[in-house]
Amino acid sequence: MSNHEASYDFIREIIADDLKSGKHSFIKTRFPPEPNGYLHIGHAKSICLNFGIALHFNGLCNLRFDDTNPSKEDVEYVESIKEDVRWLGFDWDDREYYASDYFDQLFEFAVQLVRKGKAYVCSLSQEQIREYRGTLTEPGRNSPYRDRSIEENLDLFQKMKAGVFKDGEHVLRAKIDMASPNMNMRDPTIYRIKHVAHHRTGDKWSIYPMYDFTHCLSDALEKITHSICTLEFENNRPLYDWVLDTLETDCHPQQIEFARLNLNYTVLSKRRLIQLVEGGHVSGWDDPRMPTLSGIKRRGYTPESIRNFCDRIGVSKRDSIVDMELLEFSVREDLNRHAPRFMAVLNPVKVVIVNYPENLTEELEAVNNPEDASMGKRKVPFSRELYIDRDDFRETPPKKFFRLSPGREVRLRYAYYITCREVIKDKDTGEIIEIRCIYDPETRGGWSKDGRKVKGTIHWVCASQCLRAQVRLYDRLFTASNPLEKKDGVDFKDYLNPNSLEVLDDCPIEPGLKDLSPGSNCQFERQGYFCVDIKDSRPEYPVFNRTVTLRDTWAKIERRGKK
RNA sequence: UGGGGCGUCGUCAAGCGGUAAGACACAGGAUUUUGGUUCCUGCAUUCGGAGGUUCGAAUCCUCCCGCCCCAGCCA
Repeated sequence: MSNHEASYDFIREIIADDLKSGKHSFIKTRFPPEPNGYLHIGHAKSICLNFGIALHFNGLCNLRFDDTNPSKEDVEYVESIKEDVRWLGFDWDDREYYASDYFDQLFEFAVQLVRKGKAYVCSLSQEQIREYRGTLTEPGRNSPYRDRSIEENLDLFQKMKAGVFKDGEHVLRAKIDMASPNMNMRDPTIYRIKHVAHHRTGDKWSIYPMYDFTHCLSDALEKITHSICTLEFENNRPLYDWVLDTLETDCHPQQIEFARLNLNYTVLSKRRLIQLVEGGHVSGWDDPRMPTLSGIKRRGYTPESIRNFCDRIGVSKRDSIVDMELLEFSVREDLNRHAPRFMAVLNPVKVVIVNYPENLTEELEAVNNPEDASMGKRKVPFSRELYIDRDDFRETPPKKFFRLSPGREVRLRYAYYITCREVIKDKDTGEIIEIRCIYDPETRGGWSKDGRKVKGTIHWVCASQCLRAQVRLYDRLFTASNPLEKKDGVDFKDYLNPNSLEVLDDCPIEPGLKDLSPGSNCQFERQGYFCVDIKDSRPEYPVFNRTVTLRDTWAKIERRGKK
């Protein structure tokens, strides 16, 4: 973008215009989650957008809980939401609001609507209301209660509030147009009776306002300038405007819709995520395979990488499915710069250096992060018996394989050149149980004075000095790129990847790893980025979660060879 | 068959009548004590389709096609 300015997304463009034209001099947005589930990466897009816009234009973004349906909501969710937004790196200061804080004002607004003759108490049953509503192609019919007097409506509505009626006996409806081609305008319900305790207001209310009535007024009360929401609310915008226009509020925010995030190989809807949790397909909302922010965090993703990802995907009105690899690229990019490197062997096979002294242990120097010299160096113990990864040895090496094999010399990272001399196998199973090598004492540190080159460098861990750890290898949760693709009676859960988690126990790891605290990221050299599990890791037996593998060109070459 | 939206590279996405940005992915190559990183190079003669307007169209007009959303006392 050398010649042109970085282009705004269409929302920032609208806002910049509003600022330029003088329509607004101060920008205010809000992030309005309903506390009925955990936040996921899709919400991160909205959070980054709303808070990002406020930051960008020097405005403010409120956090507002849209808690108008007590039967679905819970404080557990509000706590997790606050934690996740903070984790992502955004701050709402003291601007933590709840739609439920506005219940009194909302009630008054509803009374005003009734007084204006723009709302009425309807006593049709739920089924009748549905019948009267008509269909997409046929207009609805007016409710027989549509023309109740203002006095009667007022009286009935007060009684609804007072709790004299049972759930479902009456509702308050906006009086708009039963023939509107927009279903949302066919006298939408704005208040319903619910004898349910609310997580904040307790049993004060027996009626609760509906979303369409609550959201626009909450926005107006908070003096929001731009109310950004997802595409499916586009049909609700006329109603949003109708309520504010009819009530003649002194603030009329502009609702702008953008396309929600979809990611391949996963699902992003609370409804479906809750099925995975309740069905026991994952260990909980924060299972590292979940696209929830708590899951992603536990997986080892950094807030920085999520924010970068959200910048990269852009904002538009097109329904789209973003490639998971873009998310993975974003973490790799961040972790490559920041994660300290260590050596760990996931699938160990023993290597004995036959010409190395029996009882010697050396301390070899290793670089903590080749991308950042300020991260320093560390000592790694080395002795006669080591572990290397089984994948790094082939008895009969395929073409282009330049790791260890009989007669071949490779470099042990930061240590010595070794040459394989003998392979010991289990008599019965034929499994390789030990690889015998000789080392060249002149190559200490991994250099040879004679300039001799080795093709491969492999990682290793000292057998006598290593720690043991559990390593959890995570893979995509679904086998289908779009688990929601419509197919004859196939449920998205049918595409769950049975191999999305592989648990490896007693993996030999470099002793320096014991100092990492829960939640810390690191790289296991040549393998991937890992983090210490926040819940299950113990000093005596650490647990590492694989965040993402390193790019693996060898695997690609090998795969190609097989095809 | 009502209404509201949306169709630009494999995936996102710029483009706002002057001759198709960028990112990821992919493919080559260089450098490398991570087959990592980094660095080069390549990757839409064409913008859902067909017409039209114009000196000039992805951008304007017309028609057509495809996809998404709406019939909760959910949000």
